[in-house]
Amino acid sequence: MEKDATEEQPVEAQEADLGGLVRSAVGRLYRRFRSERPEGSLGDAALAVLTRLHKHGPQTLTELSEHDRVSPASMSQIVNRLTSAGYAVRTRDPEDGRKVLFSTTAEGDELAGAARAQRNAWLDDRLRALSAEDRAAIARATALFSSIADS
Amino acid sequence: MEKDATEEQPVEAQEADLGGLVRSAVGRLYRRFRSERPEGSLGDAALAVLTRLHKHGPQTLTELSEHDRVSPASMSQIVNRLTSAGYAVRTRDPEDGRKVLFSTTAEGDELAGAARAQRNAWLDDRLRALSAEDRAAIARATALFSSIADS
DNA sequence: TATTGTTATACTCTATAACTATA
DNA sequence: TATAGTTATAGAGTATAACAATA
Repeated sequence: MEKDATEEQPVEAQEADLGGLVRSAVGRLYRRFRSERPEGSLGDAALAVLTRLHKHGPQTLTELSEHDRVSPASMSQIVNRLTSAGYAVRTRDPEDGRKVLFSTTAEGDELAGAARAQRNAWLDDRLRALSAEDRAAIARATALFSSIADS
Repeated sequence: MEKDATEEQPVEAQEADLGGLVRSAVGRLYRRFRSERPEGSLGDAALAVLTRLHKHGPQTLTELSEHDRVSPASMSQIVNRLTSAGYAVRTRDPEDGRKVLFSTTAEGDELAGAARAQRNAWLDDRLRALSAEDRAAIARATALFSSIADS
C-alpha cells in the first residue's frame, strides 16, 4: 500500500503558511477562470448569478447578495446587467411588496447552459488528466472551501 | 472496470460537474478573501504583488505579469499604485535598459507582513479548526490548483 | 421605525490599442 | 525589427452614502 501524500513531505513544511498558499492559489486560479471569458459574454459575477437563478429558481436580491457575499447595492447592479441584456426579469413578490424576485428568461436559461460548458471546458480537461486520488482531494477541498466561504 | 482507491466512494458522484463545483467554490472563496480587506489598504491584486516582491525579491514587469496571468499593461497599473503609495520603487536593469526591476521599500516590507497576518487571520482560524486529513486534502488541492492556474 | 431595494459616485482591477525607448 | 514597458481609454465588479417604497 502506498503511503499517503501527507507523509511524503514534512508536515511542518506543508502547513507553514497554508493560509497564504491557499489564498495565493485561489486568487491565481480565479484570475485564470476569469481570463477564459468568451468574447462579448457576461462577466464572471453576472454569469455566476445567472447560473444560480438557472439552477435554484427565483430569488430575492437579498438572497443573492448574501450568497455571494457582496453588498445589496452591488448585487443590484449585477442583476441590472442581466435584466438589461434580457437574461433575467424582475417580479414583485405578491406577498411582500418590498421584495423583488429575479428569474431567468428563456434566453438566460439557454446562455447559462452554453456558457458554463464553454467556460469550463479547459478546466474539465485538466481535471480529467489527474489521478482519481488527486480528484478526490480536490473534491474534498472544494467542499471545505465552500463551507469556509460561508463562515 | 479498473480497481482503484475510488471504490470507497461512487466515482460518478464525485466527478459530477466537479469543474463547476470547483469554479463556484473558488469564486466564492476569492470574494470572501476580498471582502476581508482592511479599510484604506491596498486592493487584493496590489497586495498580492507586494507580497510577492517581499518574498521573492526584485522582479521585472514581465515576470510579475506572467505569474499573475494579467497583461503587462494591467500589471503596470498595479505597480503604479504600489509606487505612488511608496511601497515599491522602480530601478532600471543596468544590463538591459529596457527592463525595469521592482522592489519593495521599507514601508512596503512592513505592510506586506502586517497585511498578510491581518487578512489571513480568519482563514488561519478556520484551517486550524479542521482535521489533519482535511488540511492535507487542502494542501494537496492547493498545489494542484496552482499548477492548473499555470497551465 | 425597520426592511428591501435602487441610484449616485468612486475606486480597484482588467483588457486592448497605441505609443516610447532600448536591443 | 523585436522586446520591455507605459499611457489612454473602456468596462466589470465592488463599496459607501443617500434615497424611495413598503411593512
